[in-house]
Amino acid sequence: MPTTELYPSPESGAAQSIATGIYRELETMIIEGALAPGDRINEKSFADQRGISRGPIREACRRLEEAGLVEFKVNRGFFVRVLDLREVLEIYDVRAALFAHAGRILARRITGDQLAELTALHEEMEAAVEAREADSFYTLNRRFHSSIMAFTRNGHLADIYEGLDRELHIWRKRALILDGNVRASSAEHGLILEVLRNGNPSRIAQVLRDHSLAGRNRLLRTMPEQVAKLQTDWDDD
Amino acid sequence: MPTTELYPSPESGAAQSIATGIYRELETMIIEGALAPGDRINEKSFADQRGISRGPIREACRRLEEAGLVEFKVNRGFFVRVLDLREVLEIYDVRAALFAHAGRILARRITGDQLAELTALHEEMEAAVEAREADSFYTLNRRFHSSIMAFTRNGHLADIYEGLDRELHIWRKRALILDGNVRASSAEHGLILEVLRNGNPSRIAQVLRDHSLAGRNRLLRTMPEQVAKLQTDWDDD
DNA sequence: TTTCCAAAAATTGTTGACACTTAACCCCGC
DNA sequence: GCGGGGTTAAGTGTCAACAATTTTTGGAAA
Repeated sequence: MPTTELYPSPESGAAQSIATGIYRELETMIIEGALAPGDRINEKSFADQRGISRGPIREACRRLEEAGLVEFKVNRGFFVRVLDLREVLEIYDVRAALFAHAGRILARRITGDQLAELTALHEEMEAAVEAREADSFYTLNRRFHSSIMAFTRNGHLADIYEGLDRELHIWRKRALILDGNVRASSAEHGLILEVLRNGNPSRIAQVLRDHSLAGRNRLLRTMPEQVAKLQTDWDDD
Repeated sequence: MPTTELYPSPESGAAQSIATGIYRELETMIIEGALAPGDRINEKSFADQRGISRGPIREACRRLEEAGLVEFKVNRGFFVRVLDLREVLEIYDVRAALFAHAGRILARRITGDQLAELTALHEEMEAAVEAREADSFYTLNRRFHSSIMAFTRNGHLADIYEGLDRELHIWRKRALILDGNVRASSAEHGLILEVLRNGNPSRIAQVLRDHSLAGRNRLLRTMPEQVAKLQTDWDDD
């Protein structure tokens, strides 16, 4: 074991600033729920716990601020962002459009290997459904989606989708925890694979879009009270 | 006049951290071209010039990093991001999809007032075209686009679109500077208004998408040499 | 001249300190 | 008990200093 290092040593491979590490740590804590929406990120205690100063922590928080995971209030600090239902619907809406767009790209770009990869993931998910392993399904599901986005070979598209997913993370987990929901979601994946093999662009786009919106609707059904409170005119088209 | 203040005084209205101000300043400098792609942001001289310390500057740069306007290299600092043509095409692709999506939303949501607002902007742009005021056209054009996105009432959609626009800014300005380009662009705006009044969702989406891609193609024509260098398989659908 | 290398200068990475603001506490009068 | 109001504690905002790294410089050798 190396002696305590002031900076990450060149040979240790890391070669990154503390801020980057803290960024990842905070991101994970927010996504995993260790930090709940509304929580303040206490710079001082966070720094003291890790034996570092507040500078890098503030830098990490600024990045999270721009990513929309954290909110900054002058003289009060950084708070884990609270998403109201209205914003959740907004995000799902954009997300569905991007997923559909990915479908149109994939219609003329997806390879046999990629289809095989998705099929394998789908089979693992089916197994997870049968075994009632919701967490495992959730992880595989993320990989399924992010693989699809990666196959578009449009890094910006994939990044933006990933960013939206990250903002939704806590809520989506809640929606997928119900057994009936994972079952329905998995069935939709089967349909996605089917149309991807077929190759009709508009049909693929439609199926991917429907899958996104179905996910949104599954989430909404877990929270009828918030939905009732929302008197806007969103609908499915 | 207040004496020199260590912090922005509460009554001065600003009530924001220095980092936020620097963020805006750097953003503007990058967009306006005062900082060119590849330039390093010299923390020390930037801080000294403004009589502040490097902390807030680094915080601002971290936000710009997450926004994709700046790139961070360990021990070397922050550099204005260099977009290669490949990335420009990626961004245009996503941007067009989002613009089309906005069109589908507006098909059932746009109001008479909003149409009037867009029409007014269009007329100003037509005047700018005749007067050969490229800069003025460029500004109005941005307002035209961002108004359309704002009318969707989806803040995330508008923000993401804005972010992509910001990344493209320098390149787009280059494309629009040519007289023929502003003329074509303005004509397309006329068509957009026409279909928005009509209200057919798919048609609107298609026209908005075409306008985005036409802008992309206008840009490509200003740089035939880079296009030739790019041996990938992007096309128009 | 060109290339290489070491010393110097410039710049980044991080810290600890202090000014300032907000939040918590406690005591008092009711 | 239970609101005010002032005092204390906690936490943020910024800075200046120093360690570590990168870049520049200025020769010396080929």
